[in-house]
Amino acid sequence: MSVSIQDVADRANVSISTVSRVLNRRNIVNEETRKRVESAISDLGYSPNVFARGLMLRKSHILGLVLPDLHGEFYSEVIRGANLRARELGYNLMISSVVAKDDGSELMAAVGDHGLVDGLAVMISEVNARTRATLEKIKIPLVVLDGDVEGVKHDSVVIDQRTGVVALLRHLIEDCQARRIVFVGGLETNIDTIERLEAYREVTAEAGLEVAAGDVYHLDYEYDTAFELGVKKVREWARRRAFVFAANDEMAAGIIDAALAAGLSTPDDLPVVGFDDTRVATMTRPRLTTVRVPMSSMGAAAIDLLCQRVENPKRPAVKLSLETELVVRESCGAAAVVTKN
Amino acid sequence: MSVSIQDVADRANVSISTVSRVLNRRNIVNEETRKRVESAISDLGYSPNVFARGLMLRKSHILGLVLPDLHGEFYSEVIRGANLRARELGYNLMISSVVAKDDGSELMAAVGDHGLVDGLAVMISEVNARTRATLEKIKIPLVVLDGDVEGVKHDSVVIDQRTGVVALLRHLIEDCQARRIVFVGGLETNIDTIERLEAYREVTAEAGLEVAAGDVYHLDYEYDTAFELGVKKVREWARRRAFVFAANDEMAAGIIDAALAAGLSTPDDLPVVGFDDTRVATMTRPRLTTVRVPMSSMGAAAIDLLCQRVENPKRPAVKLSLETELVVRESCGAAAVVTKN
DNA sequence: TACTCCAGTGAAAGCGCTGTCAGTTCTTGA
DNA sequence: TCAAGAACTGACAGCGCTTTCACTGGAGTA
Repeated sequence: MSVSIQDVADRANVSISTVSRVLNRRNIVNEETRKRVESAISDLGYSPNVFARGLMLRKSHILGLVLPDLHGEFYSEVIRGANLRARELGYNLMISSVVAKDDGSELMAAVGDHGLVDGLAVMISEVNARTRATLEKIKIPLVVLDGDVEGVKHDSVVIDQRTGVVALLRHLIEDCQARRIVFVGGLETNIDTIERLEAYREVTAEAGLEVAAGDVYHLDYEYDTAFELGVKKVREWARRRAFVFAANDEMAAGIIDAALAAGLSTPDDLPVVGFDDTRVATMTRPRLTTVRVPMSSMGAAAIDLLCQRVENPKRPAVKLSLETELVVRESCGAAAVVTKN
Repeated sequence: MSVSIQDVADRANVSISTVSRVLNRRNIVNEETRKRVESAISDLGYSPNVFARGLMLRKSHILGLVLPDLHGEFYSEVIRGANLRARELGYNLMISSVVAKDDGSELMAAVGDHGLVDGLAVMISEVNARTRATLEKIKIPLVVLDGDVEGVKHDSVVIDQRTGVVALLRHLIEDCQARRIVFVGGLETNIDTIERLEAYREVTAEAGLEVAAGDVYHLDYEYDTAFELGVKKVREWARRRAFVFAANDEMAAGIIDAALAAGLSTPDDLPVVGFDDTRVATMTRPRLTTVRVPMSSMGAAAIDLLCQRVENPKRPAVKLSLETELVVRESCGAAAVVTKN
């Protein structure tokens, strides 16, 4: 079938041990012998069988990346960053998504189990008992993206959302004279929403802003639902001179459009800001003031940590925090820093 | 270390052969024995070692997907479709991108070589001598996405762009009274651009429309460059009552914005249509009339073909053509079919 | 000269699995 | 009662590789 180490050995008149040695650059092989072997290898176009190698070495050089959903720019950028870095480091990337409403155990197992991958980077949007249980079973190097799972040993890469939210809201309060800020987030169980909401409460409290009972909404990060909510609420919000802080750009876009549909304009009647700085942030008119989240860096960082851990399993657990950046455009009403489209 | 087939055999008081048999559901194993083995398996949490298995079977159950670039919604949707289908079929998906200006040989080899993957789905935006040479070396099942490489045996999944372009342009000509249509495409070597341009020439010729020498532009599929071109050209186009057919939505958006910046409005002064029906198509104002390309279906179809070929290598080569769909919104000036945002 | 040492090499033992082949019972029919 | 299957099961030979261990011959040492 394919050319094996034995074929190379035969052609170079050495034993397979020697071929293996030149392959692994371990013990010193005689200069001359090595050259003979190397030319045999290239003549035959030989490359070692991954399975045989994996069987011996217990290493596949494959890293797994599990995402909650492959939809949207956010995930696609994470994949992109991860893929690039993995390749730089000589690893292959295996990707898997966890279907939204599945608890993910099975799929996680599909990638993480049976020793195929050397390490696993997992992004979980919602930590519940079942996901925790699944993660606990993983015995290979694990990096958790954008979250932290208690009781499970792992490295993690998080986004410093707090700082981003703080910068964003301070900008609204200090530079745009916001006196009331409405929060439109994702599901209450969503990890990002939780963090962003928490920071929102801190900042508003600290600044002495009133947050009425109805000022916090939980949607699903989609344009459509935000638009629908907007249709019902924009007039009221505008009347109360509220600013809208949407927990992602899609929802911010939905609300801007709802305002427009109601004959209101952003930012004059209803300033709106988003989060993530995805493609839509520059597609809305006015363009969104938002917080840039280093999506692809996140993927890359996860792979970095994973490799380090794979190659040095005893390194203590690391938690890497990635900085965000406030991007001021026009939707907040005070364009200070205008970035290029 | 990990639990092996031997451990299961010991615990169930059988030989490893029997365990292997129950695993592979081949020869009939005694009912009672089978149960004993099965409970031993679940007690021990055993799952067969992929490497050992791959070594014997010459099958990894891993499929490779190579894309020209992981950027953008188009690719991310392809990945999504492929991933979902692969999982449904019990395969794992390994992803790799080919860095834009690299010839791709190395990366393609990285995934396709050394027998790691059972099959390879490749999307190449530009077929040149080097990529062809690389593809010729691939001896495993191969599916080419959105293209066809002569002299290489492979299945392929293509998008029926011609029909899409025809429907789109006919709509402009017949329903919107277009008498002049400007074409803004990607690079001249880009495979999609070539096809779309060809169809464009056919339709305009057939309808007796004049295509001036300067009416065909080659950009790079990006918003920015289209915007720049638009800044220079929109007035002239508007004066000549031209319609703009941009070969993707991003460029269409760039041109609409350029028109707006020049004080012109779409569709009144300058109708613009796009292609792909990505997220931006509904973010522009007016929203884009465009052609929906079944991106995730493309990924799924590729995986389908790949599996079929992996499981039945002698099946004759197949070329699957995916239908596109005209989506009429407002940017063309004649909203007939208005789809939901 | 006899000894140790060492660089360089080969033989062979697995890694965990599948698949072939050869038993070993247990039926069954004559 | 016995041959001939049928129904199961186990022993074992690899798959292609790494790695240990043993061996060789020549250099260094006493």
